[in-house]
Amino acid sequence: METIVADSNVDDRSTATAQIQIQVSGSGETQMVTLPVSMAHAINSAQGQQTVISSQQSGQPVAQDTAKRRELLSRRPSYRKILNELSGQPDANQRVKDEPGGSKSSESSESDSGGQMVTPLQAPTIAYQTGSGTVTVHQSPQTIQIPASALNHDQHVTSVAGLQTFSMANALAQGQAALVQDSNTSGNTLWMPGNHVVVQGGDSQMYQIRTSTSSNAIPNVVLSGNSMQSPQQMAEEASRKRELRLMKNREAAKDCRLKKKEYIKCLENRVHVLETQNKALIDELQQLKEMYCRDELH
DNA sequence: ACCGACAGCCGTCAGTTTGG
DNA sequence: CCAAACTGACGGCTGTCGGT
Repeated sequence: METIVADSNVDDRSTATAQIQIQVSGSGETQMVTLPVSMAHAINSAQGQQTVISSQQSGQPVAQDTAKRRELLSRRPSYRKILNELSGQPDANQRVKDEPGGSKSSESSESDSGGQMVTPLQAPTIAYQTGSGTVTVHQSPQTIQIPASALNHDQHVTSVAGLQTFSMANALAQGQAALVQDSNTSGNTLWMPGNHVVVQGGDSQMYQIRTSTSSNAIPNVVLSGNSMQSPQQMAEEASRKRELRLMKNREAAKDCRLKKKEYIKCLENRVHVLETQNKALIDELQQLKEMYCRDELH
């Protein structure tokens, strides 16, 4: 069995991938499988083979090799998709729609057959302090939504015509800062500390942030959503947008790494199962051979 | 104790894929 | 088509381990 490292220049040294050629018992058919280098090493050493680390293995020029590699990599479906396919589950995003309280992140467990069983976690609910007490916030997979009805109970809110619900882009713990986004007017986002409440007055396009603990409802910040902005406001807006983007990307990167880990774990399970099956088939073949030899002698 | 190698995790950027 | 989501790549930081 030959092992060719398809990409030795990848992140997280331990997660470098290698392509290994597997011969299917019986049929003689071969298959290329992409595995982490560490796993390829393990398999090869078990087979008494050496792992060949070479990007020039194919004899192609490096640039061409890189382009080809890029093409291969770019065509690979996302870990989410792969895992969904392996586990026979509907698309995670679809599941989110079907199950309002469902969670999409890192919810899988190992299956018994090397596949991946994805078991949904209980959607967390977060107690959020408002001026009138605690509002329970239900966290959807990607956002946290504060029900408008709950906000209406805030005694500080006097004019809430057309009050919308807001989505928070990160998990909100009491006392932490939260990024708040109006789910109905995309792009209007702002930071607020965890002990503040954001409200919006219907058609005024004005946000008000109020302290949740103070009984004297003094707005801390009033942000305007209209288009009359000074250069400084525009710069602040750009900065806010950048912060939002970075924060979302940070979360996405974490999510992606979790998915990658699950994917690798899933492949490791698969390797384990296939090795076991292969061993069983070899044993069976051996027994049949022995039986055949015995019969031949008689 | 110090040093270097290594592994793991994280944030960020840039490019790609996906879903509406 | 476009915005959002996803992911490879890169660099930085930290902890562990073995050698000196």
